[in-house]
Amino acid sequence: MMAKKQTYHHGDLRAALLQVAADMLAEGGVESVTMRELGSRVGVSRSAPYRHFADKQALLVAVAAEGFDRLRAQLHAIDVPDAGDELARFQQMGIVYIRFAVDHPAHYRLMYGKEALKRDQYPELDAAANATFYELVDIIERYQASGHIKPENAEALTYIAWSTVHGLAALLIDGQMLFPDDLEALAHLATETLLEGMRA
Amino acid sequence: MMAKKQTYHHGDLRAALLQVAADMLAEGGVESVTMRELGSRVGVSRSAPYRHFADKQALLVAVAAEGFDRLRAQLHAIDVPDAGDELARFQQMGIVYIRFAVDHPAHYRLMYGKEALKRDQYPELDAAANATFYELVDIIERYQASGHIKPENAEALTYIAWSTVHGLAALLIDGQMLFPDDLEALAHLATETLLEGMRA
DNA sequence: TGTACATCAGTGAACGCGCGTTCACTGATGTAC
DNA sequence: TGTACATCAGTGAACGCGCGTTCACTGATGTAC
Repeated sequence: MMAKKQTYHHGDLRAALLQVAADMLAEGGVESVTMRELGSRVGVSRSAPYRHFADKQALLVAVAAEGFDRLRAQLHAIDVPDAGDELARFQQMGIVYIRFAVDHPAHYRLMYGKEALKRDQYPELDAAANATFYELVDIIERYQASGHIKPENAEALTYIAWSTVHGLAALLIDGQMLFPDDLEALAHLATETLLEGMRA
Repeated sequence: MMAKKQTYHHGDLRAALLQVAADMLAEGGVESVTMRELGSRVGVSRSAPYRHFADKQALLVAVAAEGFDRLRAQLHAIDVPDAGDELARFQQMGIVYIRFAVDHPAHYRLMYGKEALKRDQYPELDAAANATFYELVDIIERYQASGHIKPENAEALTYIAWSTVHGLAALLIDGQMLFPDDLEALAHLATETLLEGMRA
């Protein structure tokens, strides 16, 4: 373990707080994230976090926003063998999305839970969420633009595809649904089925 | 207002507690449900609820179970003009499900939130949830049995249909998605699209 | 380069609150004889 | 039908806890001259 230099000033406490808060979230859910424990885990006093976040809610909102940023980056980085294969991209989107939720269930719940209802009060969160949703919609629209879908189904496709992927993620992480034997195969079948029915 | 007879014994305190807890849930979300407020709203001492529920978690679990019971009853009561029209029943299922979520968002979140993870500890909740899911699966299987679906798609249909309907409900009540102009039309299109792609 | 000073990022003790829950109790009810 | 008694469903005061947050403070840093 590297010896961190012990300075009175932390250096980048804000980033460290976000990191540790995300760790706590992963370990014990949102209820286990307390400002007191957060401070002490980072090795700082209880009140230090308040130099960087107005209150606990602001911290949670920042953590949620950071989650959206990570998900957006993963969606944006999707690469498919054949760059023009918008169907493959579409399918990959579903897989990436669900993997994110399954890998970070508490973080995902935070992003879509009641903190999300405060988007109008927190422009930072709103922007991060919008950027992520834009990424989703962009992939869906690229598929539409490739001409395989009846134009009158375009809006419905967005609703349905997003709902399906979010619903599957939510049911899996809440333990209501057994993990499918083969997530990739299910994702492929789901997209093919859905798109088959809308084919132009 | 009818004068309730004021007896020392309440009569049916358990039912009253569940009712009022559901009201509080609807008004202020799960965080607004406290044992103290619950007692005083029902007009009873703080400790009285503990005669009927071991602790707060047991109360919340009972409220969640009751939500499943209500949803199951609504699903079971679905009636379609032509009794043999399994497609219509299938579509109506989606609508009933989403309406329930939109009408009782906090209750719905409780049912599918982390309380749900305690199903193994609470047989009553587990039974209520299973009975509801059985109702869903039953409707899906009736459609399958009517012979319109390729048999190898049967399992996937269950996953996808349930995910779509749950995801749409969740995104709507969490304010991430705008309410569609016409929920019925969307439900019809979604089911038709999905089923079209699986048609035998 | 050295010094005075403003500013910033921490400290740590404490406050106050609301909560879930307990406990000894008391009033009401049902039942055996 | 009346009475003794066990049982049950309430009371209300109190406990203790963990939490978010505040506040006066102090050490470190950067900057003007």
